Amino acid sequence: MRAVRPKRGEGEAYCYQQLRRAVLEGRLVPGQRLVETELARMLGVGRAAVRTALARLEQEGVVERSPNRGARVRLLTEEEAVEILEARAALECLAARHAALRARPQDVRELRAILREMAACARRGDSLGYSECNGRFHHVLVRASGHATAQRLLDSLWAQMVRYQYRTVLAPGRLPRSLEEHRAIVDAVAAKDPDAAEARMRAHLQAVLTSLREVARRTWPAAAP
Amino acid sequence: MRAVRPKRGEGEAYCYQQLRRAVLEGRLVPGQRLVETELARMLGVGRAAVRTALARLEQEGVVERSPNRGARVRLLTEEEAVEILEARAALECLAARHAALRARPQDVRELRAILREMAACARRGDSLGYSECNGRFHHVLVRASGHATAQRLLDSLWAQMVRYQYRTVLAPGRLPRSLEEHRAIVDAVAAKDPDAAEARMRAHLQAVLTSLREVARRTWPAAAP
DNA sequence: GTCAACTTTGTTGTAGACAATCCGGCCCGG
DNA sequence: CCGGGCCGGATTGTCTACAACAAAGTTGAC
Repeated sequence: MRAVRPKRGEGEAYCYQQLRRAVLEGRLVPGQRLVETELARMLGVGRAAVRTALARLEQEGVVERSPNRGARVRLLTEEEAVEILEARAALECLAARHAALRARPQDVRELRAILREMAACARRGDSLGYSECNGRFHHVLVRASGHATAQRLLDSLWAQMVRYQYRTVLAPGRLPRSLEEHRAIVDAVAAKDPDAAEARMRAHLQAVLTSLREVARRTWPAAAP
Repeated sequence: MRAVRPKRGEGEAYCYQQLRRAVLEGRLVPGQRLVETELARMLGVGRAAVRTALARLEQEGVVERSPNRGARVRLLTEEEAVEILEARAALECLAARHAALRARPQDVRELRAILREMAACARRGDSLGYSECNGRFHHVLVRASGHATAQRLLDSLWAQMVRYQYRTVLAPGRLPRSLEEHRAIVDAVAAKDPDAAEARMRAHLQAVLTSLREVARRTWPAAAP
């Protein structure tokens, strides 16, 4: 599972990253118990490092902990997923605006490269690959914005959302439109037009949100406590 | 400093809240070193509890830690303060929209009560009291929105901003206009008009942002590394 | 006098041990 | 058959001790 035992002073950060990745990649599924001793043994570190890492993940919203009862991977209700997507939308609009103002040519090139990859995935019907590109796209765009605060918040929101990400993209017929929306955003950024970038990002995430609500309504016709 | 020693299982949460409050109330100033042993003795808990609390505060952006060198209260540059305010604006607009849709009558009453307090502070020139009310106002509004995700993110942003909050409100001549902006927001919420609520919140925070930039430019004519 | 290497001091990072607490199964009376 | 109390295993919360490390101070040679 691990390559080398982390050096002194890196144990906690190592645990944090490994656990985070494990959740993002679906190796730790929502609801799953996270036993400190077990994780410590797996990662080759002490319980203290695991403990503080879990505390950070809790603060980030990836993990849930209750006193004396340990930690589990947080399980989202549909409402929470919608909320997170709404917050993401608000922040990514901000990021898109800044990206239009501050993106360097190489950022735009990278975005266009990802667009080409997305198009290729779309052609061969590879939804999973498309979803992965989609993640990279948004990540690169936010990074290009140079807005460290938005990036930090969005990273944490993204980490909570992954499980739902796949569903939304799989909504039937949305794939080509999604691709077009992404292209429009890049064009606005390349044209250094902050208003258009923000507006198009808003439109895009609005569509994703609608799609998520649709899929959710279809999946759980009348659930959510 | 403390009332009772926290019971088993509450140590970490207790530390977290106490340290957070200490930073928010200015008893721990930015840049100040946070020595684990010392805090543990002060709070009457073990070092482990302090340690995990510091990890959470780091994740929240309130403190900074570097390996083997301990933690300090995070010190913001002007640019970071602007970024945080921008993120706050994006999220509070979302919250204002939701508040307009979901606020209960008692929430509106509470907001109007705070408005009256603010007006009183403004009349007697009590900037500090006004600033405190301002904080309560935004907190209550966000709570009324029922948007747990936005609330969580905004709480953390707020915790990072406090040191700058006072300055912005002290900008000369802004106090009456600020009051009017708040009143306009409450009116929109009371009228259940989400578009107006969002727009007015945006206008308000835009004004605050401009004011912050102005004050910052005046204070450090050409600083910020 | 200056600079480098060494020592000292204070603090953090980690390991191990132990008690408190929770969860499950179990027994027993109704 | 069912509910309440009791016990055992598992897991967490906390404490103590100690090694690793950083920063400041000290020594000594040039």
